[in-house]
Amino acid sequence: MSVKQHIKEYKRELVLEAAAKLFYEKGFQKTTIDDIGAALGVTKPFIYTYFENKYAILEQLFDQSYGDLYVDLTQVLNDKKGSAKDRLQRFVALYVAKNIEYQKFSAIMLEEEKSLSSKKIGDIRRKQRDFDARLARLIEEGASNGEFHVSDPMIASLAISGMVRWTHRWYSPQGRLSVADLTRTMSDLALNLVGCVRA
Amino acid sequence: MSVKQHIKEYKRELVLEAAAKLFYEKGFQKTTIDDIGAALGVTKPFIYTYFENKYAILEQLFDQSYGDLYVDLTQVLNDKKGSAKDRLQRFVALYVAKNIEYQKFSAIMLEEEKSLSSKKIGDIRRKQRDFDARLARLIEEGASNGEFHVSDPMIASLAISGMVRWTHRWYSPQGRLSVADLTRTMSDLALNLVGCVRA
DNA sequence: GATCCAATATACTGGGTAGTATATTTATTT
DNA sequence: AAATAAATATACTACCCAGTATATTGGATC
Repeated sequence: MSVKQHIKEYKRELVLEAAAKLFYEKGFQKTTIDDIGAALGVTKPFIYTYFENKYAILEQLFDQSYGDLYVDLTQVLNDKKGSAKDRLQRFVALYVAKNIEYQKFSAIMLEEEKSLSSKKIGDIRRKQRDFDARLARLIEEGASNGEFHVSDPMIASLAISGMVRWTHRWYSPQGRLSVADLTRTMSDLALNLVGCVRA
Repeated sequence: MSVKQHIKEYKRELVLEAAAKLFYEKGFQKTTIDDIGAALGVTKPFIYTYFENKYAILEQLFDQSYGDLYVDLTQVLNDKKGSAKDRLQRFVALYVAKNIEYQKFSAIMLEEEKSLSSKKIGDIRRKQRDFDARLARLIEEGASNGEFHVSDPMIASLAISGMVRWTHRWYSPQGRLSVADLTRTMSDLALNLVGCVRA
């Protein structure tokens, strides 16, 4: 890739970053293209050279966030090495860490789903369901080999997703807990939740 | 109250109901006053006789939803009768049931918070924190008398809130589970989560 | 340093929507 | 049933903002 292309790519990233910050703070609908421009000391046509329209910015943000948040996680879920307990623990720890690291994006994905096209909403929900189903399978595995004691692995999966995804709403890096504290505590709670026999 | 006043009150309710449905389906910003009117077979000035502006509708919806969802729950939390286990079980069951019963409102409260004034956001968050703290106290009580085994009651409280509040996103009354099934399963999971010694 | 091209700004348009002033219908009172 | 009052519709205004056509600037090439 040429230097010029790199620079173009970089500017595009800057737009995305500024947009994410504003979408997080004020919401997608209340954020104007002028706002995004102002945040970068730039005007509207600048934005429109990198994105076809306002909606395209949001869509790219979702795609990127989904990648950042879920690709590694799915890998952990698919990895068949180790006990179900170890895998669940690792999974939840990573899930929490990612949710905190990408806090802004987690929030946007949660709160701005309705701003997407119905096609995109469908895509996202389908991926989400698939993801939840994989987690359920891991829990089921642990249940069938006696590591976990849980009556409904799917509900347990959704409960864990809920408790993890909620963290972005209350966790503050300035608070009494480090991210490491949080990931440890949350993965312990998840193991409790699935009735894991503890050491 | 006179018949006239009753009717006025009732019409106001109808506006709120139609608005809630639309806010749930399309979001607050994308819903126009004309949309709400059309849903009721009525025009804009009708709406404006009952609400000062669009924002007032949302605000009232939040106030009402908060009441419907949290007043009873706070009572259960404050009730000191019975073991911590029993109280937590009852609490979670009711919390889940309410979240399902008021699904639309739960969703709106979660997704449209940014559409509120910052004053109102502050109010809501304060109440929410208070609520979470009360739940944490119940968990702490159970931990100190040996019913529960949990290292950080506040985090456990937030985890439970998260797993419950997420239900509105995936539970469908048309699915394989009745509300009763769900409340039972979820309250069991919550007891697991706090490390409750089981029978 | 003149020419050209790309990047970005200025200035504009059009559509949509919140809110309102005025007209009309419907109900109430006498 | 005429007069009055209340409820609601029609028709309008004003503003905001996404998106664009045109102008300008600044850097690359000769």
